[in-house]
Amino acid sequence: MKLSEAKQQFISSWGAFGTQWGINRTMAQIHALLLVSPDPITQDDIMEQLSISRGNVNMNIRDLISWSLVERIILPGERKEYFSAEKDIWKVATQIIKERKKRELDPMLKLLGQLDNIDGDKKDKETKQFIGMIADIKKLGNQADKVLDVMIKAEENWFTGSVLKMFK
Amino acid sequence: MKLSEAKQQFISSWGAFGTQWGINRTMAQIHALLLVSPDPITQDDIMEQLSISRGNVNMNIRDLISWSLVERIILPGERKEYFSAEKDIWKVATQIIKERKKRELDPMLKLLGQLDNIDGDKKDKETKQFIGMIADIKKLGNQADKVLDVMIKAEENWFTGSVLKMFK
DNA sequence: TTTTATTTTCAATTTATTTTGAAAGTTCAG
DNA sequence: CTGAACTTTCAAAATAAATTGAAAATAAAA
Repeated sequence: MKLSEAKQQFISSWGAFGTQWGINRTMAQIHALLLVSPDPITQDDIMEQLSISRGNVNMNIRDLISWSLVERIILPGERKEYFSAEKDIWKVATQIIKERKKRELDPMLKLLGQLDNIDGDKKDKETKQFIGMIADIKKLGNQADKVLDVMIKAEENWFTGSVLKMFK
Repeated sequence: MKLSEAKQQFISSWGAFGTQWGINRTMAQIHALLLVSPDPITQDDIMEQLSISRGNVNMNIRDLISWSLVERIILPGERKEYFSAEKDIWKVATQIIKERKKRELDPMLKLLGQLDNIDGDKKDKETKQFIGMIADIKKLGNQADKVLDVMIKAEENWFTGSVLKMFK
């Protein structure tokens, strides 16, 4: 398989996977392109390689930067901005976990905390079911929160090394 | 807070969280409604409570069943079908992990396996970067696969009990 | 079998999301 | 300053996804 072909395949599939995870297809594609680009590249490079508009590139790059997955690079003596992705895939995974936790899990736990206090007959079947379900989801969420925290703090070799043995 | 109010809040927020995870809002809402309904309910109940069409309910229920999160229940002597959600939230989480693994992680690993074999100069910077990145992502994916398998096979008390200590 | 209740399907519509592109904004060399 | 190079913004257009609703299919009752 030729490199250009493989790259193309990787970028377009990465975009498709992204959408399944609630991530904008183009954002995932830009990220994929940056992951396989050894050197920083410009907005124009991205526009050309993915055949998308300048505005689109700009917005999605901004988004990737807000996830700390991509950084803006100013080369001395160059007018244009360059962009480069974090290449350590463990750091990428960690960063995504951290962000999704903050953006999704935390708000969810906050919501559940607000649904605690139900007026009325605690012996009523519907009420009991509701209170129990909220409590269960909260417990699950809190445990997930703790596990993810440990994963984030763990050393890079978490996924590649010894931690798996703990599960066995 | 009144029960009806809390339920409404839960259902609508659950829908919003779902969309962030690439899940159809209505599907998430139907699931939430079923989670807090102690007894099985009909398509008409769902239509009414969520103000959505019959076709919409039917399609999303079918989808929830394909995830094994909801089951169809035929009550003896009743013409209508009833639906009920798995209430054990650990089983729900396990089932979702299992399905997403099958639907997303497995295909991703398959793709990466196909991008292995690149023609041409292995010393070329672009080629080296590409091969290395694919290998790294594959390694991460495989480790995630194993960890998730252990989680799925673990007892229900994984999240609620002792497993967390292993991380400390 | 025929009728009636219920479920399923899917083309058309509506709604939501993404993308474009040109204008406005910014930065910096001269 | 001035103007060219480059970046950002955002309303409008294009695309994608979800929803409707009524017709077709199915299943049970009469």
